[in-house]
Amino acid sequence: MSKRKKTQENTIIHIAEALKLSPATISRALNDHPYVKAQTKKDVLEMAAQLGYRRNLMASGLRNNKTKTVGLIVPRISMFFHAEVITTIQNALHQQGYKLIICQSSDLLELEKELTEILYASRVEALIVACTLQTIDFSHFDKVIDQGLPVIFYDRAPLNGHRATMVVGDDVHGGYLAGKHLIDRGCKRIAHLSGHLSSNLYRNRLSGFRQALMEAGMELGDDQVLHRELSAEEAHKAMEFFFSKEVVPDGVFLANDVSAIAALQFARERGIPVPEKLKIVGYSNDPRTSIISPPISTVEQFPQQVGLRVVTELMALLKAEGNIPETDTAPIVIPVELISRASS
Amino acid sequence: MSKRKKTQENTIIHIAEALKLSPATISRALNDHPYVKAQTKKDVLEMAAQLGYRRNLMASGLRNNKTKTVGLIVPRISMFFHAEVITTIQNALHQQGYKLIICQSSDLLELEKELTEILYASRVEALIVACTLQTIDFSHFDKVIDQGLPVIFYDRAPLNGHRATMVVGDDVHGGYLAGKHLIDRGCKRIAHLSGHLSSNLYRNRLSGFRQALMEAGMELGDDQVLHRELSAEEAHKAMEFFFSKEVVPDGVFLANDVSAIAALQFARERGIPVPEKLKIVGYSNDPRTSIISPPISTVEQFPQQVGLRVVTELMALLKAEGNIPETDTAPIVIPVELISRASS
DNA sequence: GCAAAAAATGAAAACGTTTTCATAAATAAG
DNA sequence: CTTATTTATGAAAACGTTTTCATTTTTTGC
Repeated sequence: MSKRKKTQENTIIHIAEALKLSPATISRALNDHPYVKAQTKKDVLEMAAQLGYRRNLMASGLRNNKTKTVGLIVPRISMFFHAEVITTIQNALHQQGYKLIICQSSDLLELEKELTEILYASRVEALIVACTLQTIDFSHFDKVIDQGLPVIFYDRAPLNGHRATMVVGDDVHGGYLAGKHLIDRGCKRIAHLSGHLSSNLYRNRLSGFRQALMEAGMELGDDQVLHRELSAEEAHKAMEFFFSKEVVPDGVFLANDVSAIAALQFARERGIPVPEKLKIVGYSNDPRTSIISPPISTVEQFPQQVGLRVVTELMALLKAEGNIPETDTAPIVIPVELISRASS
Repeated sequence: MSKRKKTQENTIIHIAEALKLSPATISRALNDHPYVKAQTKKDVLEMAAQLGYRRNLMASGLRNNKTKTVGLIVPRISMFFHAEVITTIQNALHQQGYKLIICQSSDLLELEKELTEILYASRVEALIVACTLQTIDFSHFDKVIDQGLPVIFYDRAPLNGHRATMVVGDDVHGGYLAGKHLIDRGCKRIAHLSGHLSSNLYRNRLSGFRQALMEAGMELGDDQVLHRELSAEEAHKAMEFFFSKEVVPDGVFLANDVSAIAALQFARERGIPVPEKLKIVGYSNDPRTSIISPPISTVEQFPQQVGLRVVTELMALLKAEGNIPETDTAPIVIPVELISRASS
């Protein structure tokens, strides 16, 4: 390993010396300040390029108290929906000159609290959060909001409104579409595996689903709905429950795709033909739903649109400079669409 | 929206005033400098906590010319293997007080070049790269390495060695395992869908695969190997090609899981029973391989281990402070394992 | 051609931390 | 009890940028 050292950086002062101008003028030129002659700007830009000048973000950040960094807390980035949202957010923020620090809570409340603290301490200028499924109490976010940190929730958001901006999918309509679809396909008895109602996602999906059934004059009995952690194992057990009854369902709406896949596997094991004897609808349009056989109908949530909207809102908040809302605001709702496939 | 402003931050100077000490001592206490009395340290820490002090990273970064930020360029974060690696890297770096900026090249060479420039300009202290499949010329990385920026490649890396550190899976052995496994299962004629040989991944997987066949005294004819972009569409076409021949294969090794899935779907369409008439092995242990029916045998690459090793190497490089290696170094190889499933 | 206004530039302070150098206090050696 | 040594603290400069205020230069209106 050689001892070659990093080349010495050129600063604004070097440009100033080279052009016999003051650092102040250079700074203004680089920031496209109106009070600097067009020719001067041109000279400065040229010289900057020639010297390979890179603005020192630490210096400018220190001066105007900006980190140009946004924090993001997400259950896990490997979930397809989140990966897409994050990608979009990342790209959009980059265009605006912002960096994104991505943290994963692994759906653990305690870790989410800790990460909130850490990101706050890291001086992110805003926080984007898809919270854990156990997050009912939002006081750890209230704390940083009180300190003037803008927070935006997406996907998983506080149930009863919040001062923070929220960008969510239209889960009510998604649930409705799923229900309506199964009814249209001739299902007479539809079961629903939902998550815990502490989450806005599952509460809303259930509510839309229920409405679809009501409109069709169908009952939704207590034994037709289960609330479980939406893992493959739990979904399998839930299916066992539904099929342990006198009257078994001919359609099932699962509140996420992991459990829809598990439901399909359950049907395979039991030799229940899908879609002939059992129709299945999932939620999120996970890529796996399209490669399994039969491919599973599901609800598309348009993650890119969610991401873009989050960034739009974020930029607006950042412009508002620490003026935090006092009152709760209504969530911003992104439309969803049902994707009909062979499972129904 | 109220006009509530951010609360004014406490600085090292406020602590100094509160304790009637100098800012210098406070700084030293906070950095656990040996030349400060234990009692003083304790007082400072307490007062810092009491005042809710947060170190200003821009100020300290400016002073000692550190950003505590690492850049990462990856084809896309939604690929399972990469998502896992990134997660691990992110967590490990966080523990070391480093931030991670994640950028996606979408497997586009031009974008990769641009991102390299941008991250360099953003003053990241190091760069972690899984390059695009078209990256043959590494001069855009050489440029920043020459500037003293440590670069670590993982997974996809320069073919012929490089000054930069490389952490790669044992693709040769992975290919060998896949070939051996198919032979052990009784395959007599095994086809291989590979990517372009410009990538270390596919070159090595092919080489290991070929070795397994050789050891078994089997030929690998030219019409048994195709080099294609490993998308579902191309894989499908490749399978059509293999099955358009007089002698059709009874086993196929696909160099990634996307194409293995496509191969399975091809077999379904043609009514070729898997694994009876055709055995399939993929690569990467994508979660989809385990839910498709039959589940597909594949090669596990242990993304967490790759990620951890990357961070270990990275920290070592950062300690070395811009002393960049003059000579090429051998890649660090992470072992792989074959996962045997019903497709073979 | 001159005053007034506008445009362009410069000087210097400030952001919050770290660190060098100097100095003071405490301890050890004689 | 000195003197030398170690330990602990402080003063001040430095990091590179931005911005306020002051000043100079240019333009405009008459």
